[in-house]
Order: sequence, then C-alpha cells, then structure tokens
Amino acid sequence: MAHTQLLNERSLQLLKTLVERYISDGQPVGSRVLSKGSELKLSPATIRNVMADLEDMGLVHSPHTSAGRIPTVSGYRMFVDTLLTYKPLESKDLSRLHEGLSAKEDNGDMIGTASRLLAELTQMAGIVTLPKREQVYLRHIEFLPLSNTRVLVIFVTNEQEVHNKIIRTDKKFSAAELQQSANFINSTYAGRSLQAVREAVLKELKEDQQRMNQGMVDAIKIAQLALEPNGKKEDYVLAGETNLMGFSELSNRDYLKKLFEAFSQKQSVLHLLDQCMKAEGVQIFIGEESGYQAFEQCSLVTSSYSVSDEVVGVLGVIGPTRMAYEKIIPFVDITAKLLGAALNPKTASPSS
Amino acid sequence: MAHTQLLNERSLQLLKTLVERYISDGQPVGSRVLSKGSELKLSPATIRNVMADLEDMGLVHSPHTSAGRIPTVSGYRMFVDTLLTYKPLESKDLSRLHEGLSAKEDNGDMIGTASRLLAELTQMAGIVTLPKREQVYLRHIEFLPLSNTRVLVIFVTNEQEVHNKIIRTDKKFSAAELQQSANFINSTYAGRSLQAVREAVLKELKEDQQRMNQGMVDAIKIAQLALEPNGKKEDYVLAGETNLMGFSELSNRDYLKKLFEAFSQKQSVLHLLDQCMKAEGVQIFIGEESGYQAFEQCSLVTSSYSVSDEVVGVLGVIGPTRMAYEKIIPFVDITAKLLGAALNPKTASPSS
DNA sequence: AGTTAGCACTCATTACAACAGAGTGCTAAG
DNA sequence: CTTAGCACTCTGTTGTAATGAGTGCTAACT
Repeated sequence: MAHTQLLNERSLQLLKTLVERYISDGQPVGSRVLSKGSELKLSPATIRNVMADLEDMGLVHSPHTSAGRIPTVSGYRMFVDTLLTYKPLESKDLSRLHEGLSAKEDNGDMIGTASRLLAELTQMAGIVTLPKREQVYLRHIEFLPLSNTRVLVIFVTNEQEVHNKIIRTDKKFSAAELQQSANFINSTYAGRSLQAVREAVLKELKEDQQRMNQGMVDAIKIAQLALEPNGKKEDYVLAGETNLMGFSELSNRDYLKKLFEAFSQKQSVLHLLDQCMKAEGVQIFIGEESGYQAFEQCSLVTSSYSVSDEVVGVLGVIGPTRMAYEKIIPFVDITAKLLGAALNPKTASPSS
Repeated sequence: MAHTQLLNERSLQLLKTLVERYISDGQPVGSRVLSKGSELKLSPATIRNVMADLEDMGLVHSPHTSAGRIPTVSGYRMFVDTLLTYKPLESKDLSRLHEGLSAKEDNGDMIGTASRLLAELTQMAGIVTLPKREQVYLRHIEFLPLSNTRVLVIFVTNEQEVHNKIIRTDKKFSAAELQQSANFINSTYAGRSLQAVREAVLKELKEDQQRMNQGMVDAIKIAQLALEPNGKKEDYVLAGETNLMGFSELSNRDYLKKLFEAFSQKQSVLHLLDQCMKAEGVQIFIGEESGYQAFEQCSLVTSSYSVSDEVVGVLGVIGPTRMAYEKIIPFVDITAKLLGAALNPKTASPSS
C-alpha cells in the first residue's frame, strides 16, 4: 500500500457516511452514491481507491465483485467507537419514558415496564435483568404451611416487588409457628439486603444457637432455606421479540428460530448480559462479537443501571446489526438512568 | 351428478386416507398414491372420479390442474368429526404428563407447567387459561402499606398460587391497622371462592355497617378494593410459540408476525378461548373457522378443564391446520383431565 | 350399471441461455 | 493525487424449452 497513511481523516469520513447510508438503506453502497452523498467532492474513481484500502483493512466488504460495499463487524465497531454523532432523543420518546418510569406510576412491575418501553420505542426487542440480590432489600416475609413439610414463602422486596417460592422444611410447622417465625424475621432483618440477611442468618446458625430459644432457631432455619439462592439465579424480562420478525435481514426462518430459542433458554443471554454488568455505561456487541451463534446477525446495545451508585442490573435493546446506533445508544443510556432512579428507594417513594 | 349417492362409504374412506396422507406428507396427494395407499383396490382413474365428486362437495381442492388434492377446511372438519380414529397416547408422553401435573410436584405454577408440557410434547404451542375466579379459593390475604394511600395486596389462592396487586385506599393506614384487617378477612373468609368473598363483602358494605366496629368496616372496605376484578380480566399462559416457526406452512414472515402479535395482544385469543369454555370436552377450530385472521392458517384444539365438576378454564394446543389430529385430540383431552385433578383441592393435597 | 385403460391437456418446476445493469479494478492521462 | 475511460465480473431478469406429475374425458371392459 504505497498509497498513503491509511487511516487518514478522509477515509474515516467516507466510512462514516458509508455506514450511515447502509444503515438507512440496507443495500450495499457503491462509489457513485458515496460520491454524491458525502461532503467531500470526490469522483467515484477516487472513492473506489479509498474503498479498496478500507477493504484491505477489513472495515468494509463486498458481497460480490459488482456490488457496493457493506460494513464488516470491525467497520461497525470503528463507526460506533469513534465516528458516531449521537442524536438526541425525540421529545415524545423522552416523555413516554419519564411517564412510564416514574415511581408514582409504579404498577409493581417496573422491570417489565422498562422492557416494554425499550421495545416499543425502538421497535426492536427490549431486555432488562432483574436487579441483583445484593441491592434488593427485604421488606416483608411471610410463611404459609402447605401439605406435609412444604412451606410457601412470600417475600416483598424493595417497595413492592413480590416473590414467592416453595421450600421443604425438615419438620412440620403449624400456621402459628410459621407466623411467629415470620414475625421474628421481619422485626429483626427487614430493611437489609437479601444478601446481607442471608449472611447474617448463616452466621447465627453457626455460632450462638444455645443463646436462642427454640422458636428463634426454627425461624432462622426456615429463613435460611427461604433465602437460599434460587436455582434459576438471575433472570430477565424480555419484550417485543416479535418486532424482530419484521426485519428482512433476520428473515431466515431457521435463524430466527435459533434466536428465539436462545431467548427462551435464557442461559446464554444471561451470560452475555453478565459481561455487561462489569462495565459501567453503555456497551455494545455487534454481530459475532457476542460470541454466540444465535446472535451473530444481531447487535446488542446495553447499559448497566444503578441504584444508589451501585450497579444492580443491565438493560438493553436487541436488533439487527444494521440498526440506528446513533439514536439507540443515547436512548438505552437514558433509559438505564431513569430506571435506576425509579428503583432508588430514597428518591423513588417520598412519603409526601 | 348422475353418478351415485354422493356421500357413500367409499368416498369417505378415500377422504380419510387422503387427509391422513396429506397430514403426514404435506403435499397434495394424487390419484396414484391414493390408489396404492388405501385398502380399496381401485384404479387411479376411479379414484379421480371420486375426487371430482369430493371436490364438487367442497371437501377437497386442487391448488392447480396438475397437482393432487388437499383437504379444504370442510374436508378437515368432516375428517375430525366423523372419520378420525384416535391414537392412544404414547406411554412416555403419558408418564411425562402424570409426572409434571401431579400435585406433589407442584412448584407453584401448575398452569405454566401444563402449558409447557403441552408445547413440549406436541412440538406446537401450548396455551392454558387461568382458572376463573368462581373456582379460585382464597387461602390467605396480606396487606402491606406503601407510600401514601397505596396498599400492596398479596393473596394466596387454592393451594399455593400467589397473586398481588396494588390498590389505593381513601385514607392512609398503618402497618398495624392493615395487619388487623388482614387477620379479620382471613379468619372470616378464608376457604371461600374469590367470587363468593367478593359478594359477601359487598353485601356487608351495603347492609349492616352499624353493627360493626371501625376496624371491621375498614377491613371490609379494603377487601372490597382488593377483590375488585382485575382490569385484565382473565389471562392465559402461552408456551412454545417458537415451535410454530418450524412449520414450513406458516413460513410467511408477515403471517407469523401477525400471529405472534395476536398472542401478545391476548384479546382475540381470549375471546376465542371463551367460546371453548361453554362446551365441555374437546373443541376444535380449523383454519378460518376461528373467525380471526391471525389464525386462518392455524388450528386450535382445546378442552375445558374442570375442578369439582365445574368448568374453570380452557387449555389447548395451537399448530398448523395440517396437524396430527388423531394424536393431538386425545392428548389435549387427557391433559385437561389431569390438570383439573391436580388443581382440585380435595384430591390434590392429601395431608398424608 | 360401475370400473378401468388410454390419451390429450394443463400447469408448476427446472434448466439454460441471453441480456441488462451495477459496480468494480486497472490503466493512462490530467 | 485525482480522474476519466474501459474492460470485466457478477447478479438478476426474462424468455424458451423440456420435464413430469396429475388431471379430465372418452371409450372399452366387466
């Protein structure tokens, strides 16, 4: 390449308009349109030279000799990392978000609402993980006897999220005994995080059982069972999957099926989202970058969300690789901030 | 048609094998295969004559002149109504069902389990409506104060289904007051159906308020709010939708999208299922019979399920019109019976 | 009478060739 | 370094022909 210093301003500018053009039209873009579409006053021939360079660097790629170019994954990556100019949210979208994610409107399923909003406003699929246990506060717990040694545990966390599970105890408890246990747990531990309660309970169990009366020991034992981490671990709420069926680039029936199966198996998706937890702020997986076959034709724009300055979950949008990143990225960013604020027990529910 | 009495035994026999053949192969079936595939020893020519008759009667139809015949909706209808020979369940399927729908294994989401089983074992989509309120028994209720006048209501029904909603009261209650109210409701009304409790509560409100102390009045008022029928009304649990993407006859992307949107809007689906409530036993909608565009390429095999001899809900399977009715129908039938039995509070949870 | 063989006919599918259009890479001139 | 020009490549479309499955009808058969 005796041509020039390869990554000059002009090539990047052209890459940018190429990606923009491809995102909006969905078709390989050739030297002619690029020549007209960019500010640079360059002839198609010059552009072709630049294109050849970009292709050598693996940033664009041609489906066949006589088609235009389309961005490769690296091309998209370069685009979102350094070339992108964000577009501000449309104000109607912003107000929909505020409206839906205000603490006042909480219908007991803030996570679901967030997911649905993401899907609705982007016309792609929305995804939100449940907040992690360390930041989920026990508000109230209740035990109900079922048949035999089975006990139904209901617990309310944060402001109003209700969870329930069934545990098996090693002896049979009466309703009254269970009520007592619940009272004890509530008065002792309410307000702490699930994680913290669990640790405290385990400690009690190890150390000073002799100091406690039988009722307390029972209560502690039941609580320990109740707070054992769920088999399922974390989980997420997905919305608007069907939007994905509208994209022609995901038309392949088999691929779509694979994708939807990945959604319902959850495992790989969770693993992917887990990686996003680590980084604060917006993160993007483009196509194969995710490392999962099911996502090789999709991009995932995520952001962690935080409550009281601690990251507790991840939310994002899933769509075709060819998506309007310049709008989606700020959108996901804002949504994450609003959800975090809405979940914050201090700011969220002022007992006005 | 000077031919003969049109609906003779032989034509029906041929229609039957035609439908069977089409269901298994998915391709228009011609006179030759039909001649070989049926017990009748008839030449293709004769069969063609019969086919012409069946076509005149609207039972079969030819995509074009030189294709075989495929059943019309009426053809399918005739088939399932009078020609079908049921196939018994495979024993492994039966045992999976027993296993999953035994009361012992209840994981607190019997309805969901049933839906998933239907989907898994038929490889189509499973659907189960939630049992209607009249047959849902209040077991325990709990109130928790939220900010302001909002109260979180948690109630446990039947054995272990947990529901929750948020209500707004007309004055602010303390945790203790709410606890008292819940105690009152539990001791007075536990064990009755939601519907019955609601009626009783409304009656109390109208009639003898003066007989009660303030605490009781409050309790009754809160209970009334809590038991107000949900905006959503009934609901259903769908499983295995993605299985539907595997069927080539539903390949049309736009159609699939429409179908999935109908699923997530729920409304039309609910309306359709409602009709199935009325009839006891298995009911079938074939293609356009449902009257909904979204289902015009699908069939729906449903059965109502009953607890203590009263119909409380509907369950079924959704798949392409070309499905193995002879297996699906008995399958849905059995599943409905097992689910009903598992939900029955008398037989389900023997405190052995 | 009902049944069957034979045959002409229709129509979807496939294959193949021809062709237009888009866009490239390269060369040579500006 | 940029650009015009040109040969080349590849896709997509169109038209034509051949194939094959299956029919409807007629006439012969039982």
